[in-house]
Parts: sequence; structure tokens; C-alpha cells
Amino acid sequence: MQESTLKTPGYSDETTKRQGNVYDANCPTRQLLDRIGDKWSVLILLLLGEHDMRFNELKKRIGGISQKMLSQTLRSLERDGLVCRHVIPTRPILVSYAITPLARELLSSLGGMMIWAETHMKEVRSAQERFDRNS
Amino acid sequence: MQESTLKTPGYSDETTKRQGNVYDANCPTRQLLDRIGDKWSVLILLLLGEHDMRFNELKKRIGGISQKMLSQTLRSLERDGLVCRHVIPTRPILVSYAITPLARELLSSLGGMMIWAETHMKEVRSAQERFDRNS
DNA sequence: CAGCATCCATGACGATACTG
DNA sequence: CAGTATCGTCATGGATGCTG
Repeated sequence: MQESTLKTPGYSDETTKRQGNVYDANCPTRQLLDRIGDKWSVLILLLLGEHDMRFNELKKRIGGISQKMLSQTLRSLERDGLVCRHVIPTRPILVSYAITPLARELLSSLGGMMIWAETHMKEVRSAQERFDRNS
Repeated sequence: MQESTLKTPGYSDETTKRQGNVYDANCPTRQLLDRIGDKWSVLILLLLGEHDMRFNELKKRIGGISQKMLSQTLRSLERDGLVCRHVIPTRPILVSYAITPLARELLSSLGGMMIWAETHMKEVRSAQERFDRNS
């Protein structure tokens, strides 16, 4: 994604229709990997899966995120229909973010991933050390 | 990760022990997201989940990957203990890659993700178009 | 066949400052 | 509080050419 625009770089109708082949460079499902791939989307979705949250709440809970990246990522997720933005017109304004039903389906796989990480990261680390010793 | 080294940038013993908090910037599980995050790891793991494959076989099946990225990603995956490299000493040499049991556990979550993508990408695209119209 | 080395562009991301 | 704008950095990854 470019810094200044959110537009999708245009798949042809032909490639858009052809679903299912993840390994095709033009397959729209590659977009999912791009979204999952960015540094923060998964973390945000996971948190919003717990309960709705306001901007600064998210910012506090996610260690190391800048507000630029938080707002940028939230907008991408909103654009994709994965996150819902709700403005509460108080003064000062409050903004609450929620996960959509669409994203909630994705969440179970995402959760599985993180559980795998938490339970197997030790094995990964020792594999890394073994690898580094023999090289 | 740097271009020239695979070394992990050193978490303190204290943070290494503390498992489970993905939202902590120093949590080792962030590594998983980094690995998942790179453009090709998931695709490679998914393919190797089908059956073992040789280098050029992978290259052919994954649209758009360069051999630089393929070999680089394979080495990272091997270092993490997710992929196993096996050299067949013929001439010319053949190299076969396989998934490890450790990675196979991860694969079910990854597979779930891709299925989600393949079934819901249409909704995502229409959400994007809706979003783009109102802005 | 299965890579490694090098060069280079782009874009992801962080830091900082400012606003309704 | 919840952002936007701008600037700079550095890593990601593509292209190309070479090797055992």
C-alpha cells in the first residue's frame, strides 16, 4: 500500500473472478497476506476481539505502536470491512472501534496462530540457537 | 531482519521467560508475526504442507517470487525449525524441502486463514469499494 | 539445479509537530 | 481525545549476473 492512498492497485476482472489459487500472484487472496503481513493488523484485530476499544486504549495496550501506524492500520481495516468505527460526539470527541462479524470469523484462525506461537516459541528459539551454532 | 545476518536481536532473559503477552513489544511471539508477516513464508509452508518439494518446484508454483527471496525465506524457516532441508548428492545437486512436525501444527491455523480469504475476499472487495465511494 | 553477491528502488515505519 | 502532516530512515525485496 502506498503512503498516501488506500486504493487497490486494480486487478483485472478476469483475475478477480478466479478465486482460490493463493499461489497466483494476481489472486486477490494475496491481499489477506498483505494485511496480515503488516506489523499491526493482527494485534489490533485480536484486541478488538476481546471488546470494543477507543483509540488511546488500543494505543496503550499495544506496546510500541505509533499513533500514525495505529490510525493508518485502523483505516485500512475499516476499509476492508474488518473493523467498524463509531464516533461519540462528546467534547472532546470519543471514537470507539469494534470488530465486524466478518472479521470475527477470521479471528479464530488468528487466535490459533497466536496460541501456537505462545506454546511453541521456546522450540523455535532453541532451533534457532542450534542453527546458529552450526554456521 | 538484516540482509546479511539471521541473528535474533537479543531479548533479555527476563523478557524471554515471560511468555504469553503478545501485545508486549518485547514478547518473543512477535517474531511469529514477523515471520508470518514476510511476503512468502506462509505460502511456502502451505505448499510444503501438501508434499515435499524441490527448490525450483517451489519457485514455479509460487507466482512472482524471486529466487533470492525464495532461498532467503527458506533459510529463515529452516533456522526457525519449521522447514527441513535435504540435499540429494546427485549431479547436478537436488535439494528437497519438507515441513517439520512443529510447523505442521501451525499449518491448520494458517490453512484456516486462507480458507477464510478464499471464501470472504468478495465481501472484502465490496467493502473496499463502498469505503472508496464515500471518501 | 540450486543457489550467492551486488546494486538499487520503493515503501513501511518511526519521530515530531500541529489541530478540531 | 483522536487524529493529520511532514520528514527522514532503513529494511524489504526485485533485477541481474555469476558459480559449483
